[in-house]
Amino acid sequence: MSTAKRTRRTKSATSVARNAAVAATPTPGRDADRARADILAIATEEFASKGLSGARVDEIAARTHTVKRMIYYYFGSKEGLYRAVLARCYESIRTIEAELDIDVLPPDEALRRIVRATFDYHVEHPDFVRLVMNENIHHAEHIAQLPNLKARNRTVITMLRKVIDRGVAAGVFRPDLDPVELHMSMSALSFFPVSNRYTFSHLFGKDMASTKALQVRREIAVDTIERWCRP
Amino acid sequence: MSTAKRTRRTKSATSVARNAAVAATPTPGRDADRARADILAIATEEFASKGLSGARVDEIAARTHTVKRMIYYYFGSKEGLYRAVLARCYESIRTIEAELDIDVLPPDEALRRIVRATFDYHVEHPDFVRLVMNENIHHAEHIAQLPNLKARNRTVITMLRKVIDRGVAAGVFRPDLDPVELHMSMSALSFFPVSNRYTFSHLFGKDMASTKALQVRREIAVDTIERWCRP
Amino acid sequence: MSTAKRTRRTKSATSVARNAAVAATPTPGRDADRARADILAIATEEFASKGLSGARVDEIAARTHTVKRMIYYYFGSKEGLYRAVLARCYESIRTIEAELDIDVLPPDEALRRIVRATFDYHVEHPDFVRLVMNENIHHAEHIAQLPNLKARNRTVITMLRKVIDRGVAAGVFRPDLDPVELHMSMSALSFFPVSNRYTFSHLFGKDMASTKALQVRREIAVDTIERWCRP
Amino acid sequence: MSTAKRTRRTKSATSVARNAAVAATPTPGRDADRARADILAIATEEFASKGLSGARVDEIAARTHTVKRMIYYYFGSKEGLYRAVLARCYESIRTIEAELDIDVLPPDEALRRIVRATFDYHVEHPDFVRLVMNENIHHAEHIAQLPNLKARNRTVITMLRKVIDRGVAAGVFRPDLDPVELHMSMSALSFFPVSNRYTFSHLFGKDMASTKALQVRREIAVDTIERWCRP
DNA sequence: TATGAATGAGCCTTCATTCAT
DNA sequence: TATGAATGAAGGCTCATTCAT
Repeated sequence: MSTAKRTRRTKSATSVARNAAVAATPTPGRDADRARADILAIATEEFASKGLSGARVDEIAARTHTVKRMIYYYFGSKEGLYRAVLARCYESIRTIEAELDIDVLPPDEALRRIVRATFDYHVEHPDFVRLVMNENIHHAEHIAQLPNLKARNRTVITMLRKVIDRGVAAGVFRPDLDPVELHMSMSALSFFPVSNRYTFSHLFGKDMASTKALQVRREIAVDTIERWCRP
Repeated sequence: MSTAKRTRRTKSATSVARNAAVAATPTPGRDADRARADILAIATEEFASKGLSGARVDEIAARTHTVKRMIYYYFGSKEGLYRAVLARCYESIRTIEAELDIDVLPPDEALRRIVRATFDYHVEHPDFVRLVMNENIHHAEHIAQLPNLKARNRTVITMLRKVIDRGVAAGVFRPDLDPVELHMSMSALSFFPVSNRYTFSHLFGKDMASTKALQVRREIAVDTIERWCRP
Repeated sequence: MSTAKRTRRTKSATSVARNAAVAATPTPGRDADRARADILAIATEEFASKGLSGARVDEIAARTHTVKRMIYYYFGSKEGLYRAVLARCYESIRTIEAELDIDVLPPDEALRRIVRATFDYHVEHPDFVRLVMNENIHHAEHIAQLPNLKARNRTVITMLRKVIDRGVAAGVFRPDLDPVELHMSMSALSFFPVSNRYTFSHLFGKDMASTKALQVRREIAVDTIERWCRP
Repeated sequence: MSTAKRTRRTKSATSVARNAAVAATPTPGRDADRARADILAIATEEFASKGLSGARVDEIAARTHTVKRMIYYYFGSKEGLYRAVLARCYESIRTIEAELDIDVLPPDEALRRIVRATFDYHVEHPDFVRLVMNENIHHAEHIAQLPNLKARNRTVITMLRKVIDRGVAAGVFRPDLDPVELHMSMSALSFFPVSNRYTFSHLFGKDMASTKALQVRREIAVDTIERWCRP
């Protein structure tokens, strides 16, 4: 209700802005790209907070600067939109991991940086966490339809493999570490504080979203992984 | 009276079957309890595998031995049913923790037993895991309406507190351990392999549901927690 | 996203091919005529097999060598296209009747030839039959908008009139024959085996589309008309 | 437009009538049967005059005394409703044929009665004719899903077989008559004047729906079949 | 206590068509 | 002449829930 009203106001205001924009930038395609990005951003929020079946196409459209019909024009269906949202999210996490530039660091320090980055990404992208939860509820049937995803995710394993090897050679890590298991432990410790934030906070009376709590948790994650890797 | 008569007319075949059943189980209410339990079991599966908005009242009813109307009769609404499912699930996990009987064990062994039990519970109750995921997607708004839950969950913290104290006294644990953080680490390492089973299996080409993979993960969890607690 | 871009690229590839085609046929307008004919052919099939409202502009366009927009460019609207299809169909049947060259035959033989030609035309043009069915479902509102059609159809009556007159003069036909009624009987016996092919085949377990069945039917039509015309 | 207004008026008038009826007849089920029959009658008209895809569920509902939702409650889908309409139509024609009571008549007179009844049925049930046309446009895919239809239609063939046999024995029919072909000829001559009424009337300037025209046609049908059967 | 019948509200999707170049 | 992008309007259908007994 208040949403509806706000939306309507937003809409008319935007129409004006839009026309102005059109007059200013006659290039076609720009507008389309912006519309697509707009829809994707809103849809990410909606799907993250309500799930695939809980989210409403009408509501996504209402919060957008376009109309509902455009969602179908650009993404084909509600599921198509959901898949696009998913693809965009997974893309960004792996991109960030690739930019860590850890080859120049000593292995133990490299490992700490990776854990911190992993933890931070999850904390800073709760929508991503929720979408992944959703995907698991749906047995990952939608990410299975996204191409290139598997290859992209292999790179993080390769990166960990290299760090492990360097650490073992330097005598700071024990020799029997599996990079996939390592990745899983790191992910578990990073994912859970965000994914289970609400239930945990409620049940144990501790605000998991507070900066303080997250900082503590972050260092626990680093410490936990580090101790596990030591010889 | 007259109501009963009209009803019987409509439902003649079923009435006969029903009366026979009543004759077999003389206790009144038994039938009702069984119907409630039947609905709850089916609903748990449906909500776990499809989420709150993804599950369909019609489908739950269809898989039940009663009719849809009964769901509203017993549980008031779809959300009421969902809350009942949630309550039943949380009840069982804390009950099990209470039965661990760890006070007789030395602290390090007690800790290992707790980790293993926590891990096993999650693996054996994937529906519970999925329901908790769902609750977090919905900001835990439904468990917030369940009474007695918070008190119940405090017991696990008390238990951990005791084990930690014993371990510190014995010199096998470091002195700065927080039982809530410990519980969170244990939970994270137990929850993730089940909650993210599908996406992780897909992305890293490893069947997370296999007995072998779970055994390995279980021991990693134990090892990880143990190393983290050591001085 | 990548899809959209790829599509665009694919399209431009086609544009090149298209321009090449244009270069091969220097006459301007030829291309347009071919495009029109292409659209008409596909549209005939679609309207015939799905009816006016059942056919989809998108689908017609997809099966065409042009794009959807061209249908509107050439025919104005879906109905305009439908009318064009209808006009083309009616044109051809009357043309054929005009080429029968029956004046040189004795009247009874002429009649047989006409019946056979009528029957054959229906069998060979099931799309025409279906379009006429469709028109009747729509109360012939679309052929009513086509000019020249009535005049054209009068010629077949004139032809029958002449044959009847010759037959009556020769004493082989009875004197009270009405050419319009004769045409209707011929049409009915020719139309039905095609128009009701599917329901009749299904209900009476007889494949009405088989060559054998049609040959038998054809001779029954000839025989039936002939017996009806005899004194 | 005028439709909308009439509908609305009808609705409110009926609401009153309905409530009164409910108060007077508490028996449940009666109302439901009436609602079903109401929907079927309106749907028959709509499907007959617009085809399966041309008819609108909203419009059918608007002309009904119930609401759109009921159509789905009773018939499952638009196609389910269409099939129900089809089933009801086919049922009635075969029922009528069964009541002709022709065994007591001499074969030639029996045949005439059958032809007249067939012709009359088509004239009196133009909706049936249009629905059959529609079914043929859709390749009879819907009647194929109706059970019992084929068996029912076999009876008319049996009836014709008996008449033919009696006629041949009496020397009034020729010996090589096939009852299925006979049925087809009868059907063709009865179906066409109704099915092609609009196109034929338009093209040949003759009102095919006039009582006079139909009477003439009816006797032509009788005469044509009779002449075809004679030795 | 128990239940078959009914339903208002709203959901996802599609269609023919036009805009703008 | 030709066309890719955009869209208003409606269409079929489903959902959780209540009515009436």
